[in-house]
Amino acid sequence: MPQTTAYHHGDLRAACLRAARELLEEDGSAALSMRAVARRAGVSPAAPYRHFPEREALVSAVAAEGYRELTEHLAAVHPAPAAPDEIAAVAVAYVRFALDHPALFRAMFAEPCDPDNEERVAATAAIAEYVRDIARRAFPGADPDALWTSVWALVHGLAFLHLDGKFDTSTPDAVADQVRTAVLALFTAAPALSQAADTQPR
Amino acid sequence: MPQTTAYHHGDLRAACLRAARELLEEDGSAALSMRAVARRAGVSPAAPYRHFPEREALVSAVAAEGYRELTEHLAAVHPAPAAPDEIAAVAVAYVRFALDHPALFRAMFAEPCDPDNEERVAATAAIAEYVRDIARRAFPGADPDALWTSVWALVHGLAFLHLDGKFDTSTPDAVADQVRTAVLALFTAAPALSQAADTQPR
DNA sequence: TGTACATCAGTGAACGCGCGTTCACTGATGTAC
DNA sequence: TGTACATCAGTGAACGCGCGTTCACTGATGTAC
Repeated sequence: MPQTTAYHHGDLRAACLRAARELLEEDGSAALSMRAVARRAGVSPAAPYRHFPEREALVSAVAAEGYRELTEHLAAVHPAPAAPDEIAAVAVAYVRFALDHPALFRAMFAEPCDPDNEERVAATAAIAEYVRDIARRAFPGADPDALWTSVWALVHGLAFLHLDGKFDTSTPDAVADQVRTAVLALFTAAPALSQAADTQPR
Repeated sequence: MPQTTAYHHGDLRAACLRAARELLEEDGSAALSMRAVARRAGVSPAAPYRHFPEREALVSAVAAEGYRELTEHLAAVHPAPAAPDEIAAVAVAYVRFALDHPALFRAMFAEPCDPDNEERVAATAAIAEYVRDIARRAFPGADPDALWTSVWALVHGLAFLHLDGKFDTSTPDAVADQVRTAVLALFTAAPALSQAADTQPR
């Protein structure tokens, strides 16, 4: 869009989100201010307020975008994983996403998500649904809630602990092996898991 | 220490840490500023600089304290857990700690930990050692690294997802059941896990 | 097709604020003699 | 035991800064006639 005039930006909302993402990647969440976003978008400090009524709205929008991208990223690896190997591959992609976009990933999970932000709620619901679907296919007939949460928690924990430097992240293969091993292990436990869920006192 | 004089505080370092913890619990990490800590400790803005050369040092000290408390909290449940039930109980305590001290827990894992801070490094090493010990006892003869990481990741992920409101946290029992079920499942998979670790390409 | 005007997306100056940190200082403490 | 003095832990004023947000405004856009 080179014919964009000087005055009307054309797509400032998208430009703000892009700027916010860059700031996040470059300097972490502390750098994500309305003014910095405006500066980077080449616009006056007040301009972003046309598109985001307050700072939190910007942050929520960034987080929602992150959730959508994560969902796409996982679905690109396999749209409907069912076999253990397929699910392990998706798990690896989840951790990979966290390591490739550390500040974004942290921002997504940093604060209790604002339940008033529809966009954000929708984006998190979408990824939860994708994960739940995996569990339904992987453990048919079992109580899905007891299972998908374990799988997600394991993967999410692996992502965070890698991010926090607790595990070896020197090579992609080291990360992938670690994640695959852990996830496959949980899978061999599936029968016991559903049994445990059944016998769990309600 | 009621005879503390007005001028010399007596134990300002501890008072700062206490104030920081309170601010964290009350208003989250954004509220944790040097000035706010000084105010709450009833002291001039510059006083805390006697004990913490910069803000990050305070934050690191708080995080280190959090790690130590978490370690104590787990050890109090069971100093040397080995049986699956015992380990599950420790896992429940881990998640409980996160839910009882949400802002502290987040602060502990929010930033890549400053490797220059000896106190913090020591505190994280201590908890890692405790977790690794559990794995050694629980899976004797297996490659401990492949196993303890899975257990820790699962528990850590459960903690974070509960904290982020992804799971039901309405009653302590709901949380405990969820955690116990997931952890016990991973345990029934232990033989497969060590097998996977053995056959993993080096 | 051309003009009037409402609407929209920006500008830029300004507000008040709390922050991290420094500085010269002062009051309390404890040690040497 | 009493005094001199070095050291330590505070004070309080000040610095410069970047922030979120508001406001009256202006330039561009697009629609009605």
